[in-house]
Amino acid sequence: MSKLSGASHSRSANGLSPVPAACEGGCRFFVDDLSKEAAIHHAAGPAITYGKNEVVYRQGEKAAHCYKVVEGAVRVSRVLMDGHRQVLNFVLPGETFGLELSDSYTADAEVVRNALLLRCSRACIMHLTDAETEKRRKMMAMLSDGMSAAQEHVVLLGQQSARERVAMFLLRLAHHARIEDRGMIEVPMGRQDMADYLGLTLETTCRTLTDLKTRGVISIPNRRQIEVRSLTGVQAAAEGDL
Amino acid sequence: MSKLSGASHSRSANGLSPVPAACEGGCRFFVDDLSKEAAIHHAAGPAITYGKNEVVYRQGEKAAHCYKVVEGAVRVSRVLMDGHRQVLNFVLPGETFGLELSDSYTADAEVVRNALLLRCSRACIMHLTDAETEKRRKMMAMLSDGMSAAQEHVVLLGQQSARERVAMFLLRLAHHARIEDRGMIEVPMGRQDMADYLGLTLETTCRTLTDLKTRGVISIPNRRQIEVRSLTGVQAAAEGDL
DNA sequence: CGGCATGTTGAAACGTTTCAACGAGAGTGG
DNA sequence: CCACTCTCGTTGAAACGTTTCAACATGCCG
Repeated sequence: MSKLSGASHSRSANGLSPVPAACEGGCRFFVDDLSKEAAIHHAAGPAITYGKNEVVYRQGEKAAHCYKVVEGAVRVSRVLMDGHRQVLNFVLPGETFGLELSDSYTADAEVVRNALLLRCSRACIMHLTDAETEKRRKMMAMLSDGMSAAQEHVVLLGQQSARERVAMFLLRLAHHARIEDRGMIEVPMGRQDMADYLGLTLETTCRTLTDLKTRGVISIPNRRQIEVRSLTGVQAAAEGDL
Repeated sequence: MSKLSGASHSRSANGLSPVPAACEGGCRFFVDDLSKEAAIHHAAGPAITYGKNEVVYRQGEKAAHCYKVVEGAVRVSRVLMDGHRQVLNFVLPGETFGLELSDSYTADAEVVRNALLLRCSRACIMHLTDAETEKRRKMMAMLSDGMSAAQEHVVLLGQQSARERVAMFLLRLAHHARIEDRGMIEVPMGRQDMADYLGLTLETTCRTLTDLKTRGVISIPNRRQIEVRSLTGVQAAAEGDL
């Protein structure tokens, strides 16, 4: 269940001399607008398709590429010696991961369900960020985004109750789904994944979801969908009011 | 209780044209070796002295500078609406903070006890990183370090028990104090600070410290010092064995 | 239609928090 | 220099929330 499809290379290089192979054509990695990206790469770009639970890279491997999610979701996690797992991030469409400056990856990255990823080699990143101010700025912005995400996560884990954690998580998904007041969230990851991200057990996560359902702020038609019935309600839960 | 002493500016600029005022002389901000730094800046460099609990910047303020700790310790934290505080990081000598790419700071930074800080304006950082590849690389490495620190913190908060958290914290301090097997740790921050960093209450932190003392892996001569009697023991505690 | 992974619920055990009281140390003024 | 005070740290006991273990439900795939 794994293949690196559609990795068609070689295109007209720009003027600059030794451009690494993995992302010619100016490396669309730095392009912001995702809809464009999706369109382009569905065609024949250097996008890669991954299947459910497929491993993108493992902790300790040489950090050769970084990635942008076009479709699907990726789980960045670390496994402790005692077997516990902490999910560091769920990477949703438009977001990047694997942008490490250390020589090897510091966490595992696996696809949650199915995903289409954009890939750019480290060498290419380095080349481009050395040459082009604009892309350099963008890359720093990416690093910076990753940083603030991690800090939010720290606050979540350090200070929030189970209900607040789950609600905040839903809020993030709702935001990504552009929900204003009410609407359906597609939940790509399973309960165990959610739990590992939130620093809770599977059971607590589940119970908390049920609790929010009982309070009427959400409904759960099936395991992969959660309907937000009142975004305000979820926000209240996330802030400890309720 | 607050002043920005020793902010003596203006020195011979290098050849490059519009170098912002705050860090001439090539901006020693990117120099790694701290002992040199300490020596230089004790003299008359652009180092700034801060007193106990003095605020370096506040969340939301325009992000004008970033900092490197030469002496002392800085607490980077965020306060939630419910009054709880999460310490995101304790910045020890040789480490940097405030290196944000967003327009305003995303957290508060306060000095724990007394500190000597090196400061570099954002404009200067930008100028230098646009101009010099070497410094650019270094800056990315700094961002990257901050990132991995935050991720370690996430794992700590998401998966570890009180004893593991406290032990890991001690381990970090011990590492910084270059303790191999046994030795004294100077603890710059108070118990409440530790607790807020570890996502525990003050009481639990305290009890856990006592517990480690009872088990003989540390001793606590006074509130600002902790003696590591067996680094292996602390490591064991940090990993859940014990 | 099994069979297996995933999700849900219940009850008891556990660890952390909370509230409350008490100690110890540092700084200040008599 | 000592006593006072105030902050900070330590300890105790009960309350609370989360985890654990166990059973059961649901849905998906062969």
